[in-house]
Amino acid sequence: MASVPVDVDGAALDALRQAGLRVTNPRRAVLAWLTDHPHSTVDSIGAGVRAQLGAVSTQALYDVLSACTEAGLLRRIEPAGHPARFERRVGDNHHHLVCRRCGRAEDVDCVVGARPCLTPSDEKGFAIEEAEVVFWGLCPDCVRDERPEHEAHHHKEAKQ
Amino acid sequence: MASVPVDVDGAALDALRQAGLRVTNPRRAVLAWLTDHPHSTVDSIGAGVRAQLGAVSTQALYDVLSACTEAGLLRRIEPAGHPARFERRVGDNHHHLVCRRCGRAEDVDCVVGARPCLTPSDEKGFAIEEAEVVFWGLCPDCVRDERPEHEAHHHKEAKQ
DNA sequence: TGTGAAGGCTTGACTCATTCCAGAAGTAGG
DNA sequence: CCTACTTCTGGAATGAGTCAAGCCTTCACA
Repeated sequence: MASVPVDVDGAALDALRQAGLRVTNPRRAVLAWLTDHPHSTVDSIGAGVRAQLGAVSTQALYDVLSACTEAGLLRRIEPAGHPARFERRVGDNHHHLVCRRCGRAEDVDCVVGARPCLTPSDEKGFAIEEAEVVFWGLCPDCVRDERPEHEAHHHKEAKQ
Repeated sequence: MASVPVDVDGAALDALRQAGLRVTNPRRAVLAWLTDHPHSTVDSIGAGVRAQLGAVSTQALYDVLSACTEAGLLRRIEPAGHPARFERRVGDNHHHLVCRRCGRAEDVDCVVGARPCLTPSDEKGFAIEEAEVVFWGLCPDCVRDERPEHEAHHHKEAKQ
């Protein structure tokens, strides 16, 4: 199945090649999926990719994601208590809104100006590379479900 | 063993009682340990506590830590890719310096003013509760080990 | 257009931090 | 001193991610 190669933007293909990575169907499909569905978890990326390609091993997904992350094609975000999410928006250091309950993430542009938008007062000898900002809260859907009346059914973790 | 009760500050005892939690030796010992060793992992807290009290089950540690965290006596920090760490400094929203390599954490005072020291430009319908800032980098020890000459032996995760 | 070797994929076992479980024993505090 | 709350033993399960060995594909070069 899926003899037709996955359609993904040329920029992605060039970036793969420039990084010395081969252009394979799993890689094309992962990048294509993340173009349309930023902040996806490995699970939902897997679902999306398999819908196009048929069987793809979980290991392959992890391999693709970590190769692309190391090559700077993807950014991985790891909200505490939730599985990792990936996005193609790299290079600018934007931040994220994350839902405590379901893990859903949204982009937020940098709050205080440009690139290293924050600097600690005392670095304690650390060689600092990056300031990560996460705004924790509840997403609109989970706010609605927080009403105490029917607290029985919690939400399942939103996967994509 | 350990018939002598653990010595911990009165504030901790009061806080326990106010939260409706009983004052037990494991709880005292965990709080005492965290007073002297902020940002400890469960493992290192266990080691410290057991040195004073003798045997304490891992389960009890997790119970104590989650009860105290829920009661607002402790704050849990979960740096991506590292086991959780706990600290007694709660209520002010200070931030953390975290070592990418070994997970060591240090406090950083709030960078841009007071309490909700940051506000996103667009909240996308989220009910935001907190802004978390993490400065990622390498701690002094791990900076030293980064020299490419002898890259064979990585560090073990620093537990306390 | 063919080919081979590096690089990528598959399979399946495995780690690690954490949670859950359930009954029994212990103890803090009214 | 009673009882509800804690902790213990210890086992089992979870979810997310990693490791390892062998097969398959991509692509540079002929």
